[in-house]
Amino acid sequence: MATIKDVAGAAGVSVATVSRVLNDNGYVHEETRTRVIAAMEKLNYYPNEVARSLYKRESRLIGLLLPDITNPFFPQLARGAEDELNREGYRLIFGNSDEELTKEREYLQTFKQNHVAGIIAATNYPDLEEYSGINHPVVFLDRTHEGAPSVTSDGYTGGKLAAEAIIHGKSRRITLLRGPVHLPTAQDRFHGALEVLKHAEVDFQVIETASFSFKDAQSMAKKLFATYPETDGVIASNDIQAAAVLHEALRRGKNVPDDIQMIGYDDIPQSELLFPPLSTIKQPAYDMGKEAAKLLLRIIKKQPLTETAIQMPVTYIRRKTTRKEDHDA
Amino acid sequence: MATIKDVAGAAGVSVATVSRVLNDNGYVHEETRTRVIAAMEKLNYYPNEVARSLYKRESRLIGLLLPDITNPFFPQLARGAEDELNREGYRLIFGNSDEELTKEREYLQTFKQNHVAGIIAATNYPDLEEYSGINHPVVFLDRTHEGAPSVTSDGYTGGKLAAEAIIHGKSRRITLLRGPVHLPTAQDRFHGALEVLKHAEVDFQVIETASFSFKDAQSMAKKLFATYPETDGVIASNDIQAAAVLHEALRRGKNVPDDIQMIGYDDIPQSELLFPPLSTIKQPAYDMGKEAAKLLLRIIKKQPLTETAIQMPVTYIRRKTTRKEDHDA
DNA sequence: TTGAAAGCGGTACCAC
DNA sequence: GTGGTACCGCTTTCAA
Repeated sequence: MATIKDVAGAAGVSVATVSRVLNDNGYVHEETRTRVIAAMEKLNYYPNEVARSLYKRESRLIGLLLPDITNPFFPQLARGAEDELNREGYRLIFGNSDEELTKEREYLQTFKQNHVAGIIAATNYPDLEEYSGINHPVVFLDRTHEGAPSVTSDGYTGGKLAAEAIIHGKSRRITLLRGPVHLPTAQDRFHGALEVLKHAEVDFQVIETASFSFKDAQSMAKKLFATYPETDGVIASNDIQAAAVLHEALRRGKNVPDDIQMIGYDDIPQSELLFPPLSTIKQPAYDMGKEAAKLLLRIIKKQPLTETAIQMPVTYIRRKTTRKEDHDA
Repeated sequence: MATIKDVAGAAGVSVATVSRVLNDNGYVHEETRTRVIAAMEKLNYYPNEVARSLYKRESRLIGLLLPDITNPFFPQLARGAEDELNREGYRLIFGNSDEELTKEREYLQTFKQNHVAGIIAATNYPDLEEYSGINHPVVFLDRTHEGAPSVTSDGYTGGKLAAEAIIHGKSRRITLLRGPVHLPTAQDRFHGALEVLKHAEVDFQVIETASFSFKDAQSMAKKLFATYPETDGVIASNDIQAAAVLHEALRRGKNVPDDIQMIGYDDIPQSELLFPPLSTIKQPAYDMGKEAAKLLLRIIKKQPLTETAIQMPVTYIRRKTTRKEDHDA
């Protein structure tokens, strides 16, 4: 691996000059520049990022903290962030926290130790002192924290849209699944849906659900139909849950959406693979990742910020598990 | 951020001594050690990884190159690798190549510039000179390259298992989907299945498929049923494809698996969410990632290698799109 | 058992 | 325009 010294030697100049052409700052004679560039190419030189980071006290690395990349909602977020960051030459150090405090702390620690330029955190612990006491820019993703920069989507409206879709499709005995109580995102959509149901002329009941895992959702679905066999509409807390409910409904020989409607939340890529394809509320995951990256980049470059808490719109995706909107309703 | 100098000052020793207790090498008096440790704690000191990497010419970072984290097969691989690497204190720099040469080169470049300790590459271009001319350890994942270290799964056997499952379930007019010709993994399973079909007393035909995308798979599925309406068994090249075929079959009012069987490949997490749950050949993705990490770690530590091209077993997962094996067959 | 000092590969200030 | 050099924070000889 050639170093800046090798290049300087080959070009017959000092390292300072090489550094100048490298960073394109300061004066350097056109002819010298040519010689230096030739030397760089001949030696196949590229600068050592580690040395750079040491001096600058800042690397071209961004820390990305996710709960679990294995959860189908997150790859999109990651992709969106990565694509945007790459355009500016930043790379990702990436970690899954599993929502465990210890892991989260460990990752934050290594992010700092590697002098990341910034952090994007989809965390459940935004109030950790590690965040407040940090001197790296942080953007929260899919979570908010007081005045801190963040990118989220409008869960309350999303919940309302979901409930409205089910009601317009004329379900009259609706089951609303409340997601994990400790997840603000789940509670936002829950409250949005609740609000609509309360003011509609329908029967409805709420089922508490502890987790988003498919396994738990499966047993929950069984219980749902056992307890409320007359349910003709289900508002799920996310798409995985909706899939489990869909499963159980089909297994029981129900016709979807004629006998029972259901709607998910998130619009993970798999939702359209289900049969029938799942109606759902789409969070623009890829764009959320992208926006978070953009926001972070602006903060890193100390550009003026117009808005610091970005909320993205959600949309109702009607596929085949809800009935056509009935305008006479 | 406290530096080693601050600690040295606070403990009344030189930086050399602090370094010694930090790395637990060389002689240091028990009492001195205690003093130094106390100082580190008081100052909340943790070493600057960048400075370390510069001197050592090696960081605690591992480059992970994936085609696309958004493809549901890869998050598992990533997770497996990460979990294993973490146990040894390594972190991941992570990039999606989209199977584009340029992106792949760019990532490899930054991996080197950041002095990664090693690279795990799920690449389609293992013969790139960037790999042969590299002085970082590389483990290929889901791909092989001559004698290079790699972790794959046994695709040929997988293909055979898939075909056998369909045949044992008594399909007699089988359609075999050939995956993208440029993907060795897809061709392995294809040839395995082909081998079995050739020696069985069944009718079968092959359909070429250009990509793994759901959209392409959808139109392919329509064509399949239009061209071969009498097909009573489909061997897909992966689960996404199988999902598309399943969709189309159900849309046409076919009963699965009574009228037609189908089997996928990979066992992505979503396959059991389908209705009916998809029978498939499982690649142990998480374990493959884990093995790749283990292998890489061994290479990094210059430990003796027993095997350098690890092939993991695949298994037939019978769910509801294949019929019970018929032992009279 | 400890410290001084030379690097690791860059950047940027200051002189010339 | 260009070069000399101190410095980023750490590790590792070498000498004491």
